Amino acid sequence: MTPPGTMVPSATQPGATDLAGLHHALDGWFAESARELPWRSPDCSPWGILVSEVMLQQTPVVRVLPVWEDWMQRWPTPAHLAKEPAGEAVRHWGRLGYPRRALRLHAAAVAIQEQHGGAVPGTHHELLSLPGVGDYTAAAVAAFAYGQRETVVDTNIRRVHARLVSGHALPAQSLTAAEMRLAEALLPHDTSLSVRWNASVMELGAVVCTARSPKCAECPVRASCAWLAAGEPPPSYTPKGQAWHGTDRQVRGAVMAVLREADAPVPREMFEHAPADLGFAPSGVGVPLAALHRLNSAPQQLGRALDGLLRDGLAELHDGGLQLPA
DNA sequence: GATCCGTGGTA
DNA sequence: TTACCAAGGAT
Repeated sequence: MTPPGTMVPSATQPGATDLAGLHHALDGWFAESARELPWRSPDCSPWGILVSEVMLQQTPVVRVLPVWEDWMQRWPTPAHLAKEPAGEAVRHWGRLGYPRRALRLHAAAVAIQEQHGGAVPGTHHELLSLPGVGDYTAAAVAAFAYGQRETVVDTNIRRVHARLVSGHALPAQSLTAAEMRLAEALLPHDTSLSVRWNASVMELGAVVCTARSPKCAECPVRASCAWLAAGEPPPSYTPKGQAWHGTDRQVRGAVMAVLREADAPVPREMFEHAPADLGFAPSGVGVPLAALHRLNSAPQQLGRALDGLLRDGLAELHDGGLQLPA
């Protein structure tokens, strides 16, 4: 067994891996072929970077781009968003998914305004205290917005480390202490290089070292890859899928689609029974309401979904109807 | 630590 | 078509 705290690439692959060489190779690759994303622009504000990181949680870049652009134009600073009702953040979250993120981003904007003088805080500790900001997002914002040396560990970085260094097809099913130690051991000591290293490993995982059918022929560090050297062994477990059809989540999503389109409280009966004349419904909700009814979910399930949304603060009762939070 | 939380593209 | 998967966080 490798003693804790001493796990370095050279201990795993004696003589096979030159850490500085890896740093240089990925740094060059990133400079040459990284995607140009607006939140990577030198003029992107810390607020823009924070918004992008939250939107990118479990959500692909291509779907984040248009919503991020809309948000930045609409709310260029935390103060702009903090002045709005929380429901506006949810409404303009659109179909990004996990709408609680919009709620928390709004709460984060309020906290930034009230507790940080309107400026996104720059330390990992302060960032971590913001709603919706966990260890990954705090590290990412500290690194990418404030240039700090942070151990950034996301799903892409975990997968690259698993393959490149550990020789596994996939990382462990949950983030382990050993993975954090490895990430720390791999992080360049130079602060500026460490920021680019975090970004480049993440980019490699997103574009080349993908979960399914990785493009190893295009990989700038394939010669050092422990997984390739081992003959691409298969994963030691089969990932369990995320159920969707027939779940409460599906019903919640359909209800949220109705609320986003509504310009007035939607009577609760409208969620349970298709009104003979949708003219009685708030304008615009006809299509999402029909989609909800098409699910034909049991009254008990619909009840659970509505209660859950109220409990989570994604919906509120007004005049006997549901609407986005004020 | 396991579970819950949206949505849509892709193999 | 079904199932996997995507820059996680909160409980």
